Amino acid sequence: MLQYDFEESVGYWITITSHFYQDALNQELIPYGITFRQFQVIGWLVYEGPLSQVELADRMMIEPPTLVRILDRMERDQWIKRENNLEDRRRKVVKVCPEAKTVWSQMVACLKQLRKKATQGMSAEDIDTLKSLLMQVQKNLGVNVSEYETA
Amino acid sequence: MLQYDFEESVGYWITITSHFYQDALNQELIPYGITFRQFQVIGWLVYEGPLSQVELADRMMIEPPTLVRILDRMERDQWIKRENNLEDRRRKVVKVCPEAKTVWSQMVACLKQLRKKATQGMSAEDIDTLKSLLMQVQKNLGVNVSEYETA
DNA sequence: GCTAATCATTAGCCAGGCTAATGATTATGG
DNA sequence: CCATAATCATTAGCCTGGCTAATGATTAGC
Repeated sequence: MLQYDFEESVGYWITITSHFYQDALNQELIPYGITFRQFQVIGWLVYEGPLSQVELADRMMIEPPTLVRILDRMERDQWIKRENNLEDRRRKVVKVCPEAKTVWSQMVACLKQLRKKATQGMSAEDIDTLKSLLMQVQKNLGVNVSEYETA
Repeated sequence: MLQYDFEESVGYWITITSHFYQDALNQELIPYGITFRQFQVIGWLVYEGPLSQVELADRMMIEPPTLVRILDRMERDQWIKRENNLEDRRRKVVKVCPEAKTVWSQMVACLKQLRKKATQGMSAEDIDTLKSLLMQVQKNLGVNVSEYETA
């Protein structure tokens, strides 16, 4: 009764696999002296261009006060800078420092290498299948189970 | 050159999905006033029986000093107790408190519910496929890519 | 029996997560 | 047009969890 069959749980597989992936990614990031969250900040800014802090916090799915200190550390280490927005003086716009962009492209190369490693021996169909199954799980978790049960 | 196609990366899908799963699980755990790590401790102890701290740290893939404080908090909250091992007086054996077991079985029920929710609309084959693909990724990440490339 | 390894712990550091409250600014409704 | 409400970044204050290095007690092994 007490026992829970972890090894038969999707959650368990996903969690463990993600853990492995995180560890591998962190290993790649260590040489750059950057954390996963900092990496994410740069990624979003490169991807979407300069953003305000609320916008960035929203995309990272964290609270603004949490972001503040992440950005403090990144500003200290010259990865990003905060600029006052002239139209709306409450806002600050976060931008990636030019030097960070060079490092970013190196990190992208590492990422692609890691992705290649992770999907070794898998066909394009396998990868597609994996993606769609994970998407399904994500979608399932986003909705309320009761809505499904009554349907 | 700078852009990285996140939306085409296995790592991204796995990370995000795991994040959703973690959030959902944490929501379930909040009513019990328990964190994910604490949940894991109880899980391992229920699963394997009493363990020493090195053994437990090993299974949780964290360093012993990290575990010490997790256990401190759990002992404070009456989830576990540490008992001296008479055969080897350096060791302490970690045991789940009897009252925690009741709560554990409730949490197991929540977990199963969550699993059901996560796999809504998926066939047994789908789930099997997902498992084996994730296992493949795990295996790939555990080995060195160069070993594969030369093969 | 002495040295080396092992176990739990402490000290001291850091990242990252939250809520509540604050000050500055902008939006809005009357 | 002005007062009130909302918004944005920040601070304060708290917590969990991660690490390494060092310590003290004990056991293992030569």
